[in-house]
Amino acid sequence: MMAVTGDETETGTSGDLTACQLQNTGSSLPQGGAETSTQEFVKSANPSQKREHRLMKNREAARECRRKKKEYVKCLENRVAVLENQNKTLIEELRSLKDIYRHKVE
DNA sequence: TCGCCCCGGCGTCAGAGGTC
DNA sequence: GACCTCTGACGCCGGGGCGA
Repeated sequence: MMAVTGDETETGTSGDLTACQLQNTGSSLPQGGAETSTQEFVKSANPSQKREHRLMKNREAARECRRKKKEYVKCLENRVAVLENQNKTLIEELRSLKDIYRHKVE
């Protein structure tokens, strides 16, 4: 499902910090190119049909937009969890290194 | 049980930004 | 400039939790 696995703790600190980007998934129709049936419909439709069509497209776009946003937030939450784990591990490592250093100095 | 509040999802509108 | 997609903002609705 998501790219963030949640079990990267010590390595790969900079690896996928660019994850969780909101991006176009390519699910929308291409805007250029050959004439689509949609475009043909829009050309021949009356104003109220055009409005219905526009509302329907926007309805679907809003649904998709919300789905992507939820996915993005979930991805961010996963990253937070991963980074918190990394942070804990690093703090622990630092503590033990300090300990070792102190024993050597004494 | 009822009224209230909160939350999540939905549809719609408006506006920004891209493409032709 | 016309048309398109995407997304923030707004209001509405249904469901669940909670106190009276």
